[in-house]
Amino acid sequence: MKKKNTPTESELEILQILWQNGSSSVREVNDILNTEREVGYTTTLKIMQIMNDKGLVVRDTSSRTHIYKAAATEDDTQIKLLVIFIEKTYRGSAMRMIMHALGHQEASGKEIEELKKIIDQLEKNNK
Amino acid sequence: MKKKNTPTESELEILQILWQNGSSSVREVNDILNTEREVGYTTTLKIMQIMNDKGLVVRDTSSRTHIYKAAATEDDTQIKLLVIFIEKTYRGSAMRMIMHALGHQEASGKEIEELKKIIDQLEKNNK
DNA sequence: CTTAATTTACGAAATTAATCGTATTTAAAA
DNA sequence: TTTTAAATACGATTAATTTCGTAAATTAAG
Repeated sequence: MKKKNTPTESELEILQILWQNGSSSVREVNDILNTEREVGYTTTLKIMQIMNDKGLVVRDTSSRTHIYKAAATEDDTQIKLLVIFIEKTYRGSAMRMIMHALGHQEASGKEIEELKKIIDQLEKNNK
Repeated sequence: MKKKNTPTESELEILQILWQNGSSSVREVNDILNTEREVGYTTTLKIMQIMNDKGLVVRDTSSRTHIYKAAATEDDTQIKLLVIFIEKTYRGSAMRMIMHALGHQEASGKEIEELKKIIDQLEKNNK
């Protein structure tokens, strides 16, 4: 049986807070959310409980204030969502998506170096 | 006043059929959808009517069978969705997303040449 | 002209996500 | 110990999307 571990939009927002802040209570997450927009405490609580049911977060319930942390890394989650996005929006063509992204992108010298390195690597795999 | 012309998932699926098949009737779109999965005719009709209301498609109603076509190009739509995706999933960091995509990608010699060309261009803009 | 087939229009049910109110529990403070 | 404050649990509401049933309109066939 497979679980469809993909976060919804507000779940992703909460995951990002957990990745940036480390393990946090509902109160802490809700406070950070409220620096951007108004969200009720119980709304945040409810979403985090659902995320726990889905396995998107794990929580420590040993003390009264439960502490939540993201179950997967940001990288892994981003890659999972990226694959889905490419499938749906680019009909599976990652290269086409990459071209679009590069075409609309400024890049620093350092970033360009890194890109060149990755492309060299691709070239080697291709030969 | 700006309209938030971003297609939902099933709307995008229909747009892709219109981009690939050119202007089509509801019947034609529904037949193609049904090669993949079962969808009722009125379901497809309803979504296409909503798409018309949103301005995602334009239609010719001069004959009994209305003919629909996509209002925007596939490229423009993909780029619009890509920008939103990068913002939400990569907190605005397109480069990070590109690195992920390249890292999980095979590329043909031709594609690699194209990538190099784009990167040379980026380098020039950067100097 | 009448019937049958196909299409559009309309509205409502079903689903999923997001929101929050209220009740209950827990632990610290008085 | 009693009260108060803060947290969790639970259920209900709202909103957006997807789904489809039924009715009305249009065209083609008999």
